[in-house]
Amino acid sequence: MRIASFNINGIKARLPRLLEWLEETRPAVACLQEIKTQDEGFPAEEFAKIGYQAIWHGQKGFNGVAILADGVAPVEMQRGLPGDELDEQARYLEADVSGVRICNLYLPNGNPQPGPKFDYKLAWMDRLRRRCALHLAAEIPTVVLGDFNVIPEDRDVWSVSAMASDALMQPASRDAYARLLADGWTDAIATLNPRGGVWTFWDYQAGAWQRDHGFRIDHLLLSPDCADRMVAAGVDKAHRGREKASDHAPVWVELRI
DNA sequence: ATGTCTCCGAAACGGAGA
Repeated sequence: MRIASFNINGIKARLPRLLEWLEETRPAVACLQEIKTQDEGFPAEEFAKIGYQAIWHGQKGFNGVAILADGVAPVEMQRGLPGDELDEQARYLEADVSGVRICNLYLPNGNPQPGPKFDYKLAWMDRLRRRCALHLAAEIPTVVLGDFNVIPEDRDVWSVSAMASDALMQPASRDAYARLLADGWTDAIATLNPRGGVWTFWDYQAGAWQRDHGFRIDHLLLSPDCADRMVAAGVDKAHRGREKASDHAPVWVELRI
């Protein structure tokens, strides 16, 4: 069972590339971030035509997440991250698919830091940790995945100095990510690539893709039972190099059923 | 290299966000 995550940077602009990726790689579950559309604009029929059922949580212009499943309907368990009634940003969607709890997230970027956006990011990470801890306590087979906007370690970025002041690799961001992992989650790609050097994002600017100036911010976290069932994990890097590509590449993990 | 891409509103571009 392959479970994937893809920050598509606009579902309207990306639809042909997204459908192409789904048909070529055929993940059982595909979690999308930055759909950047209201609920009414979500192209559910286009996915139905190729056999995927979907749930989505949209927002005008920004953010927005969706969960697609091959041949089955995702059973929605949570819409929006709990813990702040005033937070209206569409960044979290949770569903059960074939006995696995899928927690799809688009974590706040947090730039510029310091500032209110960075404070929001750290508060959001605290709320995420609390939500995820419920699943661990209940021993629900769970995958927490998406665009975390956190570069976990120096080995996860092409240049530490170039990114030193960025919210994505501040000590506070990294500490919050490390605390989450320490609760019992396994970072799939990090576990299989302990020496680092794996990127999931390349900026559109300054020839970052051509120079391989990237970093790893899209993550797949596995509960203990899912970690035991991990067969492989990786990045669909070639899709970043296509025409009209997203600035992120898809990431995926394969679990033994 | 203030470099690029996507969205929106009202517009044939500029601002915001990343």
